[in-house]
Amino acid sequence: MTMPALHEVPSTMKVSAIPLVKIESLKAACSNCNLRELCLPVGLSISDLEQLDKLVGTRRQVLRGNALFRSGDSFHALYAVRTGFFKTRVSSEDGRDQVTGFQMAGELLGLDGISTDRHSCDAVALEDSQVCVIPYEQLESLTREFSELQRQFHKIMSREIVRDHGVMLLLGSMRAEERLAAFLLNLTQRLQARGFSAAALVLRMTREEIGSYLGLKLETVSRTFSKFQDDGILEVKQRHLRVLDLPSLQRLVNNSNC
Amino acid sequence: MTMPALHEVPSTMKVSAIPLVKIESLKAACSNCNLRELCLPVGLSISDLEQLDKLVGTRRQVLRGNALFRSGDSFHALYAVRTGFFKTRVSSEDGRDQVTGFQMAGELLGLDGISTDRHSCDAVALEDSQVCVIPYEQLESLTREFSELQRQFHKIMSREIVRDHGVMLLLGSMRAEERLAAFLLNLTQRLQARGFSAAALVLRMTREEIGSYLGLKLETVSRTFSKFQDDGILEVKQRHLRVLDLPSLQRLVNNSNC
DNA sequence: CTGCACTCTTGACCAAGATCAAGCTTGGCG
DNA sequence: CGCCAAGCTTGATCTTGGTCAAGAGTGCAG
Repeated sequence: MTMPALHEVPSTMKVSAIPLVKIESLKAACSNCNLRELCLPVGLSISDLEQLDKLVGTRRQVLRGNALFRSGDSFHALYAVRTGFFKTRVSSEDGRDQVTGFQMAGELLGLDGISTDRHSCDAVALEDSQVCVIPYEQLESLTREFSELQRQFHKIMSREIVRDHGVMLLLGSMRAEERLAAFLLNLTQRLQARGFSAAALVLRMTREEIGSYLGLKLETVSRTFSKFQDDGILEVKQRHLRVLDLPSLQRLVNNSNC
Repeated sequence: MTMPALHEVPSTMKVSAIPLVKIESLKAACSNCNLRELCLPVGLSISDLEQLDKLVGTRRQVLRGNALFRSGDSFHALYAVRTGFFKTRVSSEDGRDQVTGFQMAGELLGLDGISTDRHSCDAVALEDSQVCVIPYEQLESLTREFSELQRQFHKIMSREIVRDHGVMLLLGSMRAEERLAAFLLNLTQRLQARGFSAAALVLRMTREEIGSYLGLKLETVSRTFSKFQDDGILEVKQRHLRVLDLPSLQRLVNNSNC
């Protein structure tokens, strides 16, 4: 039996095959990209898009387990996920670390580096991935010329701040079941926005990574998945999930004190 | 006995007295402001500063307990705290809320509003405060003209993202004592950057607000303060704190597993 | 000054989730 | 094909911080 992979591309979004060699030399083209409604180009006119094409120079491939950048690396560019899946992670001096987010196609990585010209987190590919490289100096000049691009860029940064506040709410005031439910709802919504089924998904991350993101231990994540399965809310087969009772998940998140 | 208030202005930063009536009509002037090394103007040349003066039009007073803006309000401007102290807070549907930050002089409020043109959190004054109003449309045009201002603005947004990641690390992986120690260290550092003593401070927020920010209940915050006092790390008299053993606080945060 | 509301402290008890431990599943590789 | 490592599940027990409750300190309003 084959379940649909999390990032199997639906037919409406199929991209032409890309030769894996010499990918650095491949020019990206936002104006042709099927992610342009999700990514940096949102709301841009055709002519603005052509300007963006000049900026987004190359693609870069990152194999599963490798880092796109690491905390301390000097900052030169932002990265738009083209295919694949990433996690970002911050670490404290004493070695504990915290997953701060999971990024999928169309999402931007590297905004943390702007503040000090050095990255302050690691971005690690959870599957073989490709990103579009957006040189930051050039993006800054282009946003000075094109106000729509400027507007969109600012919105993306602000959205990241709002997202982070939502995670703080989750970490600061939700119980384990609520956290996992919120996490699953968020994942399915983002997958749906990319044309995937909201009901069947394949997790790209381990229980430990989910736990780190949610401020829980991996055993608690595992137990909570089992409980959701017992309650008929989910079907769980390792990383293959099927959402059987979406309303229950939503109730867990919204109406949690009952 | 009078302890120094948290925001008593040290002599090197003293501002001229401001009439409290008709404050809306008072022109702010970044080029004269004693906060210019902490606020939006960081790194700007004299001529850029004069441009910024034209932008930052008015000040606004917010009395203790009142909101500068609320979640759902339409977004028009950013606000730079000139005097006073704020908290920001997000709420979930079911009424739980989470304090996402405390802002003091020189810090920017309202970045959350850029993403959807509506604010997504409340900003509430914890003491009588004044803010400089920075109309956002005008800021966007000005940053298109002045690359140094643009750079600084982007750094501020990015710094907020990095700060939020730090809070996630705290909420996701630290124990109560570590959280409170990290909170206190952060506060004292920011006060120090503003010319105040790092040793003696007056909290502007309740135990409940600290608890909400740190993902703890107010009783736990209170108990942990008491423990720090018993251990000789702090002197606690209601909201008046004196840090007696800074290295211990730092050890609690960095070397927490021991 | 007095009383009330708000905030803070402290104690006793409880429960959610962490920890420790054992065993199972899956997939890659010799 | 069988082995091993990584990841996952589940059980037993423990700990941290939450909950509930009582009372003390502080400051403002009448």
